[in-house]
Amino acid sequence: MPPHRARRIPEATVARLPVYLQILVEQTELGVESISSDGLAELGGVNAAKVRKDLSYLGSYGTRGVGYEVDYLVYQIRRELGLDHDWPVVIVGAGNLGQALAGYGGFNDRGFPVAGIVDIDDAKVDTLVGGVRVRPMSELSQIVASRNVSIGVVATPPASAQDAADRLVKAGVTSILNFAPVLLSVPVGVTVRKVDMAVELQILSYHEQRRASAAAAGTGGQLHAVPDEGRRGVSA
Amino acid sequence: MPPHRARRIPEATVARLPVYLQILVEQTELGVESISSDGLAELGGVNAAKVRKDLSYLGSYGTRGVGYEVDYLVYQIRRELGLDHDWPVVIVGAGNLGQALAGYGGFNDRGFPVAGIVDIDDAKVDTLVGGVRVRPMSELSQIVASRNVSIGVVATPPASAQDAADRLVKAGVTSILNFAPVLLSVPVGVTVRKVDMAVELQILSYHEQRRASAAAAGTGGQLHAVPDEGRRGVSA
DNA sequence: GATCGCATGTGCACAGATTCACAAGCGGTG
DNA sequence: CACCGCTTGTGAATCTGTGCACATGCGATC
Repeated sequence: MPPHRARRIPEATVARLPVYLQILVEQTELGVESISSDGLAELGGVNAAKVRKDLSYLGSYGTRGVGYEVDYLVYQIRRELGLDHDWPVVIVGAGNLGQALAGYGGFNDRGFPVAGIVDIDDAKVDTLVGGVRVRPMSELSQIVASRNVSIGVVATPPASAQDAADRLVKAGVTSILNFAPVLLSVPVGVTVRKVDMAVELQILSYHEQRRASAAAAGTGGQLHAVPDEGRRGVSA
Repeated sequence: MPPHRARRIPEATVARLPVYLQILVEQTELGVESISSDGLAELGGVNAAKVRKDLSYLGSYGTRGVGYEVDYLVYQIRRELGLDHDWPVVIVGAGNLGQALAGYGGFNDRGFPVAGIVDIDDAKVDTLVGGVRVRPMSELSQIVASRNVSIGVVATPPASAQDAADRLVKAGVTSILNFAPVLLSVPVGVTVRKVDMAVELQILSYHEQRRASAAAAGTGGQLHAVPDEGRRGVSA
């Protein structure tokens, strides 16, 4: 077993590691072999101390006076995130969003090949989206079992989302990415993350609204606290 | 001016208000007229005290011993989030994702009509997606100006995302929802939110990974800290 | 091999968010 | 009109995350 397994990494850090990873991979492709916490912070739009603290949870993989070796860091982050192998995903719902997700190369490229896409509507079955043929809902379990899928994506209308989640769980999936604007109820031991685009827009709306009423109130000066860099707005 | 404007609402609360709003609107449709912090907490998957504190930032709109009047709360949250009027959005990029977003009814339904979708690739111009005709990039400014758009959505490949953002800003947009996996650099005063689906999957991967290695290490018992309810997993 | 510059790793103080626990106060009941 | 049950609203304690500031230690240079 590796030196110190089982250290718990703060959620906030876990959420940033993929971002660092992305940047590091890009740097590798640009031929960069070494990077400092400052450099990484700049590219990631965060504070350098935060980068160092985040990376320190993985272990002491930097060299004082020098920086981090990009390749090695990529390897370590990948290992920590469990990205040293692919995680096939199954998509439930072949509507607009499901189709876009299946067709979106970004999944495949980043280690999440689409093992299958299923829909409860037989009219959609057998149509081809993003190189994957839509299968009937009845084949869900079989897809999960045969391709060893542990991550499911819910891309159904809100009303069917809970049903989709139930079927995924029954089929053996233990992590769910939910795009439907509803709270999924799942057994303990199953991880759910929710992405709700309307919520994101509403948060932006709040900031717009605020800006507008501040302007109306005649606030002459700075509309927002000035962040680190010159060019960079509120990241709300 | 209303009683106490200009109170600052914590970001964490702002991110939850849309969720409460969604639930409250559903409850209205079910004919529910009054709801307690407990009830709302249950439906939203959060702690009741948090609900009360969140709502208290809006003002004292509840009735002790009774709860909150659903209609009135909807009205207040809408007002606070700036959802008392529509916010037309413009989408840059008519690829898979852009098309799905344009076709996704959820935007329109929730106060964010698609004012236009533009693409830099002339081959895509004039095709019809989700009832909206794709326009050339050159018309971006005109769309923003004429429809009074302040929110832009970046749905381009990563390499073009910064360019898209620059054009949006130049056209007068002050909030951007970015789906490209890159850090956008924008002037101070422009708000950016990033949604990266691969990042979400990678976070799930981390939890899967953890589960797997915990199991391998022979952890007999509970895999995760038990959350509030029986049925409900890690919400990571 | 001693010295110096530089970037990491971390102790510490601060800020923000969450949760507890309870006083305040509304509405119904006798 | 006094009492009681119930739920809000909020002070205070706690937990989590952030960022500063500096000691630590590596590598290059002389």
